[in-house]
Amino acid sequence: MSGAPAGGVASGAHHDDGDRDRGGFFGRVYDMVCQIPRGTVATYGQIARLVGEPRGARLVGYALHGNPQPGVIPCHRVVFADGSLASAFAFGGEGVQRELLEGEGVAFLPDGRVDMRRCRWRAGLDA
DNA sequence: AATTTGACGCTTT
DNA sequence: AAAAGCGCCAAAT
Repeated sequence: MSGAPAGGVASGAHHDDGDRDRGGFFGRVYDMVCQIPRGTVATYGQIARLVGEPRGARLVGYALHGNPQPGVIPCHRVVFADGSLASAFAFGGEGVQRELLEGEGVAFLPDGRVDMRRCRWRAGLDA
């Protein structure tokens, strides 16, 4: 493969501006969150585990906060381990997340928490 | 290269 | 039962 490697644009290590950090930890999280089926929710710790970081629950939240593609990543389907929702949802309000989930068919408990017993996404068991 | 920052999670008070 | 503190790990500055 010596087909004009020198001066090739492909190897250009100049300011790559096209792709974002895909292959990093965050990119994996975004992709995983996109796999959450509608009407189901996952916890930050669960996503962290799925991406290979059982202790990185915080990182997941951090990554979602930096949600690079609002509207594309269903971050509203990610909730706390106990089923409660994040305190500051970045899409307009706190109650918004709950309405979004309810609109998808997610069951809520009288305590205001998501019924994890029924709505917790089971990776691999779905489909 | 070091420091700071967080949509968390779990144990303890 | 509810509240507070500590731990954790990667990315941005």
